[in-house]
Amino acid sequence: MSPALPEFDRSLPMMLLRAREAAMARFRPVLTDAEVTEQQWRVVRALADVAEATPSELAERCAILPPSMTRIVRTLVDRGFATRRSDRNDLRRTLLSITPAGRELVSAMSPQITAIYDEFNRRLGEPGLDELLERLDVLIAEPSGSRD
Amino acid sequence: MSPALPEFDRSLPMMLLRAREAAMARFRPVLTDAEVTEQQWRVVRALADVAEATPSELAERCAILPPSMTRIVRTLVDRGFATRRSDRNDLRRTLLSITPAGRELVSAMSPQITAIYDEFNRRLGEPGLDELLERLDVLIAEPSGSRD
DNA sequence: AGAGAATCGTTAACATGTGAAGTGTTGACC
DNA sequence: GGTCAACACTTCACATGTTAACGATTCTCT
Repeated sequence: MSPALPEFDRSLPMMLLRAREAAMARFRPVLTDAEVTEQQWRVVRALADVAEATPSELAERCAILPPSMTRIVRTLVDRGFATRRSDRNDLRRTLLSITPAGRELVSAMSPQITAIYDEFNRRLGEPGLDELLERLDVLIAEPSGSRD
Repeated sequence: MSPALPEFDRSLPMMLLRAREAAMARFRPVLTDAEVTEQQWRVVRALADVAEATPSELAERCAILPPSMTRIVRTLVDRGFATRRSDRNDLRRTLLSITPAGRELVSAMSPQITAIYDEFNRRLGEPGLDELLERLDVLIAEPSGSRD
C-alpha cells in the first residue's frame, strides 16, 4: 500500500502557517492603524537597527524576495520612511537608510508591539518560548545532511 | 526610556516565517515538478480527505482567505482536479469534490512528500516534533484571556 | 585590454494575500 | 408575506510571493 501522507491538519507546514497567522492576527490591528503593511514594517524595523543597508541585505534579514523588496523600498522612499543613495565604490549597489520620519514610526508603534510580544511571552512562558525558538532553529538551520 | 523592541531577527513572527520558508523550500521542488502551487496542493490535499466540501470549509482548513479560494477553485476545476455543484438545499453554497485526476495527483506526489516529512522527523526527533507542534498549538489556540 | 561569468537591482507575468464592497440567497422578525 | 439582517461566495483594488529574464556594473581570467 502506498505510504499514507501525514495528517494534513497537523502537518508541519500547516501548523507553522496557522501559528504565524495566529501571531500576526494580534499585530495586524496595530499595523493597520499605522497604515503600514506587515512587510513594510519589517523593512523599517530592520533599517532602524543599522546605519545603512542594501536591498539584498534587507531581503535576507526580512525574508522578503528581491522583487518584492524593490517594490517595498519604492513605497517606503515615496512615503518618506527611507532614503536611498548609490554606492560610489560599486554602482550596482544601493544603500538605504531610515529617515527621522521612519524612526518616529518605529517609536510610535513600539509600545503596542512590545505589549503583544509580552502577551506571547506570558502565554508560552519564557522557557517555553525559548524552547520553541530552538526547535524552529533546527528547521531553519541548513540540513547539511548531504555529503560535502 | 521607551521599552526596547525584542530582537528583530529572533522575534516570534520572523522565526515562524523563516521556519516555514525553510520547510517549504524542501517541498517546493516537488510541487514545481507537479506543476501545482503550494495553495493548490493544500486544497487538493484537503479535498482528498472528504466526500464534499464548501469553499468556506476549505478556506478554514487550508488557512486560505475566501477571495483566494475563489480563484484557486476556479483553477482546480479548469485543470480537472475538482468538480463543483450547488447545494439544492441552500443555493448560496457550493459543494466541491476531488476528481479521479485529483486523486492521481495526490497519489503520484505522496511518496516524495512523505519522504520529506520523514526527513523533518529525523531532524527534530519524534518527541521533538511533538513538542514543537504542542507549542504551536498554544499560539493557535484562542487567547480567550478576555472577559466573556 | 577584453571576452565572458558573476552580481545587483529591476521588470515582467502570473498567483496569492488582504480589506472593502457587491450579488444572490436564506433566515428572522414584525 | 414583506422587510431587513445575516450568510456564502464573488469581485475589485492594491500589495506581496514566485519564477524567469533583463540591463548595468563588476569581477575573473587570459
